[in-house]
Amino acid sequence: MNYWLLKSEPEAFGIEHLQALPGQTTHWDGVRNYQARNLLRDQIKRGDRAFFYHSNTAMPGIVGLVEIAREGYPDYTAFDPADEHYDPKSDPGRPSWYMVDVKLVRPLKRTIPLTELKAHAAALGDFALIRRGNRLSVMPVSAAQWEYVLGLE
DNA sequence: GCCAACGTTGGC
DNA sequence: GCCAACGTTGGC
Repeated sequence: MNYWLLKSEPEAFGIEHLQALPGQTTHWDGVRNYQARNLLRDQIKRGDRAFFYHSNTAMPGIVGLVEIAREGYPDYTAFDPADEHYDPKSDPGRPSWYMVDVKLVRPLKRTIPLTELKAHAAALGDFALIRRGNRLSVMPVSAAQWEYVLGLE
């Protein structure tokens, strides 16, 4: 099993939205970055776990745990002209963009803020989230980092 | 709202 | 293929 971190702006889709869904499961659509796409399409497997991270908000940080419920498949929102993530260059016969399904495992008891993760940078090692200038919305987390962060909860 | 960092686009 | 201009991300 591998571990990941998935970013979302809570105003657009936060953990509260996921909690309210039937089955607490949804498709993780709208990723429009090739590096993140490659992870969604090729690396992330059913049963993997991921941190749910809130970005672009008053207190950015890790707010919950999710499980990958379905492996990479074409992000159909790219084919829909009415969708805000529409991409006319993505051809259904050869999709540019992929998504996975995620299921809520549980919210964390508290948000683990980015500031706190940064304070533990030495113990976390090379953690993608706190690398300078990082903007990836899907990123890998090592097993050791996963355990360490859970220990902060 | 500011701005640094990064990705993408397009002229050449 | 280079690189300047532009758009986006996201912390602060």
